[in-house]
Amino acid sequence: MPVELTASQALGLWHAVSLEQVRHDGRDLSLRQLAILLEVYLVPPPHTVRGLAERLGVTKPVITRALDTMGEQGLVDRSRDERDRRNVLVKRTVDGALYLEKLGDLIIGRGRALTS
Amino acid sequence: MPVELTASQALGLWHAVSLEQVRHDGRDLSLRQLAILLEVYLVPPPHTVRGLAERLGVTKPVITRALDTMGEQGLVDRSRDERDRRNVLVKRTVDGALYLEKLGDLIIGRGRALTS
DNA sequence: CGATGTCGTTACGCTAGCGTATCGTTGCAC
DNA sequence: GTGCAACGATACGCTAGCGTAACGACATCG
Repeated sequence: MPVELTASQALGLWHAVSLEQVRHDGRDLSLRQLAILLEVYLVPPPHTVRGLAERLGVTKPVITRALDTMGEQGLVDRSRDERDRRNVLVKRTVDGALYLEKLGDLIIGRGRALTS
Repeated sequence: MPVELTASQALGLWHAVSLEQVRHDGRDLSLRQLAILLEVYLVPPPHTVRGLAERLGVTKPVITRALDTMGEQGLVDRSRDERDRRNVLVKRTVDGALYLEKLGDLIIGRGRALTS
């Protein structure tokens, strides 16, 4: 089942998902935060602050701040790398996995609704 | 060509697009701002502050502030409704259309790349 | 050892955005 | 006209996030 989108369908999908997310997500994650979250959960570990900063093309304090916020919300976890104690490893959480699972369901649902 | 996504593909698409957007968009629109922009461009006019607020489930000052910012960036325009001068009509701009066109292309491109 | 470099974090001043409450303007019904 | 409702914008105090520059902790290499 190929992912073939017209320009109109692509924007329509983004529209529907964004709208639903704004309406029903109290968290209101920024695009940067969401990108970090997806990176951590979809790309094999390890994930470091430095690595994430390079990947997103932002500075390190941006990552630290985002991890502060998302850590308080239980979406990610941080722990020292015992092999090199300068590093901090960003780890997944149950709540984070649940959050992205719901987002995935939302995208699929809205994508299906586009063709009906 | 149906829009059929697996859960993994859906999140992968969101991941790729978010990443690209964070890396190459100096604007860094919030999810709310993007939702407003898509609403204005994909739903037939007229668009009022009140209407957008109800549609997104947020308060009116949220919309006013978002329109301030996006107005400065040339993504949307505001003008008084001459038929009922209490209303403000949110209008599209060339720059805004261009911005969403590029976003659409990005989504399509990343969607296609998912299946290759 | 000490010197140097690399981590992630923090400090600083600043801007943007938030919610609540209120404001001035405009429409409308009486 | 006068009262009242609806519209969008503004004021207020506050939080979150920003970029730049520094910091302490740790590793590495001579």
